[in-house]
Amino acid sequence: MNSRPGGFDALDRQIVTALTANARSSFAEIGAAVGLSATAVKRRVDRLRETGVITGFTATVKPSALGWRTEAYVEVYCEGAAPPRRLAEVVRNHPEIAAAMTVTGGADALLHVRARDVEHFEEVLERIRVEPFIRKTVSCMVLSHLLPESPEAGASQAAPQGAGAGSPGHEEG
Amino acid sequence: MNSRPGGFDALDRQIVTALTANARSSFAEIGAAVGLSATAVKRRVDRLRETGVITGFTATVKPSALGWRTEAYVEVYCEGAAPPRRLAEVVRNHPEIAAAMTVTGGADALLHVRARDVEHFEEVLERIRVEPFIRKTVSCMVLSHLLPESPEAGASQAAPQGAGAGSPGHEEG
DNA sequence: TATGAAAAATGACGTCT
DNA sequence: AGACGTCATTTTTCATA
Repeated sequence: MNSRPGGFDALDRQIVTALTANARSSFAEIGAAVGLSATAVKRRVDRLRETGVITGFTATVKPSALGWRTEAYVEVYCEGAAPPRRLAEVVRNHPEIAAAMTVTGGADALLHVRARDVEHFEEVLERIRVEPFIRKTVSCMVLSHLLPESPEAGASQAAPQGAGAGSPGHEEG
Repeated sequence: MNSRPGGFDALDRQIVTALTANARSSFAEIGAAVGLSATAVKRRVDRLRETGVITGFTATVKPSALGWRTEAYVEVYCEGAAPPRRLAEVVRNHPEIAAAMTVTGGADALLHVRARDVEHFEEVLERIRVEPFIRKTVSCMVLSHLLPESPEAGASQAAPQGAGAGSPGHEEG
């Protein structure tokens, strides 16, 4: 029923660009920029959302303001062949994992982890390494960002909340 | 300029959470959710933007819908000490770089690159490696995602063209 | 917190191709 | 049929108090 599943023309692209730059601009503003009426822009935006091109609108937040000040990338090495299915399941159980993907190279998967602080990160790491099929992990902490940060989810729940859920009772060098 | 301790309370956190979930929700809607009037919410949002907690609003787009189907992480090794300032400058000149940060470990920086296809990625890589202070790069291509993808911007500008529209020139002018 | 004017969003209807 | 534009109505924003 939806015409062409790939019908994505230059106008749509301009609209997406405008909304990516500022998700709160009005349809009239966008229309002025791309040469359409506000109504026409709205119709296209509605369609772009229905067809899944635009998946949502979010505020970009300085994560440190939310109390998430520690970030790392973790290479995961599995025993034998990496079972993506199983890995995906594990990954979903840890809200601190903002992104996870299988990759080429020595490692089987790469995780993007956000935590409140180093202790919290250590706890996440320990939780992950409990999985029997994970042979080893190699972490690389993010020191500073060279580009303005995009959301990358993960911090959506936003509750620094002191040490409540954070401090594990056990530590390890 | 950092969020003053105490200048960011539970209400602010709820507001930020709401805006992260949907950047286009009205102040009244947010107010209903957090227990404030629309006016009060607006004042807080204005302040959150002024203080840099909220850095902007953007549309989240499914990159594959835009025709960006290749993704990789690139470790950058620099000559001598890595000059973050210089690196940041370089990074900003390549729209395909969705994220970039300095990291611990052997590499000096980690880049998150999005490209249309492998050829486009190779071209980006060559562009980056032209920089004299970059000694070597180690890439790791993303094979598949284990979590629903988050925005991570990057596709904001360029035009991938040809996500499947078939015949161009029709549409309108 | 409330009020009211201005701006935006939304839906209906008509035109063009 | 599909896509656009104009207009009317409702909702939201925003500067008053």
